[in-house]
Amino acid sequence: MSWKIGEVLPVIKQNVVDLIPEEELIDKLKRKDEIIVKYGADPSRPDLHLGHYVCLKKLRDLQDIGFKIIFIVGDFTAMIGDPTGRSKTRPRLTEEEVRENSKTYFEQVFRVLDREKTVVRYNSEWLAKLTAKDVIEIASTYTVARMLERDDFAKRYRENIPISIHEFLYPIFQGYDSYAVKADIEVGGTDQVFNFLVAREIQKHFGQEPQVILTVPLLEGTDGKLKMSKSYDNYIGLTEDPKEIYGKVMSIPDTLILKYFRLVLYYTDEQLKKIEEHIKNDPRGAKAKLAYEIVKLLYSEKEAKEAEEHFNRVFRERKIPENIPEYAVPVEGKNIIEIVYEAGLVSSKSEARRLISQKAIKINGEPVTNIEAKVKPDGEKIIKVGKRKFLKVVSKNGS
RNA sequence: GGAGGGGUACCCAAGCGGCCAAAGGGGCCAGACUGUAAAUCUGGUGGCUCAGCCUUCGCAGGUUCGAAUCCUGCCCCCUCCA
Repeated sequence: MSWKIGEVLPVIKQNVVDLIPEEELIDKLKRKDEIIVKYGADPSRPDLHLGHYVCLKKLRDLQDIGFKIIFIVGDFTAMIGDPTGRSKTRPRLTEEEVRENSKTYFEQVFRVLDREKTVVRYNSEWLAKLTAKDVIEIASTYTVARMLERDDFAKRYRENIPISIHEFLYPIFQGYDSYAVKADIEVGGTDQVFNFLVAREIQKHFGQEPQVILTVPLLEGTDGKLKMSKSYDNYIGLTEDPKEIYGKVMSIPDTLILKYFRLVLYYTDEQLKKIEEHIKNDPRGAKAKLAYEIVKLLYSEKEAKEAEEHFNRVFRERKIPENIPEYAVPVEGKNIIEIVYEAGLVSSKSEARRLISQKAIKINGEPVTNIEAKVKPDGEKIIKVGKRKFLKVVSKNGS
């Protein structure tokens, strides 16, 4: 196979921040029939979100060009915990946790990648076999001073926040992964540049041609400030309920709308111009379109429509949604606090009391004022907690 | 190994014998408002059989009528010296 550089390069470079160094990539394309692309995933967080999607989409592009994608599950390195961007040492995972987490992983990954064309490897395959002697050799390729160039390490060191020795091993082992799979290209978020550069050193140390680094932008989460991450609780999960996805997209700040269109939906510059115009005239409408398109991307047109209708109904028109979970109450009635607590709408009974005092719990639109209030399953009764939680009261014996 | 500083709620951080379920900020939740789960304003934010009670200030003991605050031991972190 030979590559038509003029055709392939623009695809590779779309939505990419760094391509280091581009000349090496062109050189590889000229010389090599098989281009190996490495992507490493940390199974400590099995729920993938839109931030991962940006990366996976890039991998899919490369896969479609004909590059070979090697998907590395960092089951071994997960026991260290990636210190990237962290202000404190991560808790290390046990082997069982890692195994458990990787299970749910692929179902999500292969919504984007072609399962048939993706090679999956676990880095314990080679890392677990290393001897202490091997580790010393690998570790000797990098110095403490260079490790401390990494801005998160530098920051922690400057601020007297602990850094464990094993955290220095993370970039090194990740680099060794690149050597183990003979990576030509490694793809990841911009926060991975340091690790990817270490990999180049390690490959060179072992006499291998260094990989080319390709980074995609980090997507800010729903808070609009921090990168999307489960630990910041600002993420939109790929397998979340369509209604949740739609709602979460609607909650991003307006300033992020355009970026989402570009990075998640891959809109062209021309299309983006139109969106820009749309945002100016009707920001809410532009965001609604974004939410719709993202649900459509992850599910289908049908779910997107349903999610949109649900959102408009519940939040714009303030009506009750169509499908509400039911809760059975005995005919003699039951205390309102117990109902919302047992139905899982609040995390404690104290919280329920607080919400009642804030007029946040309503029955058929009427705020509950009495803590002692009993709810009987007569007639149509809908309990609403806050803005988005609903419960339909039904009789315990079924009626 | 020596000397000093420190561990407080989801996070940061005050408090240093009773008025401490613990200031302040962030986050989160709610109410009002609206363009929406945006922005802004206001309130709330350990639990419970809730005018009271129970559990929480690194862990385990102790002093005291009373401890986040004082004492002892242990664990952990940081700085400087070696």
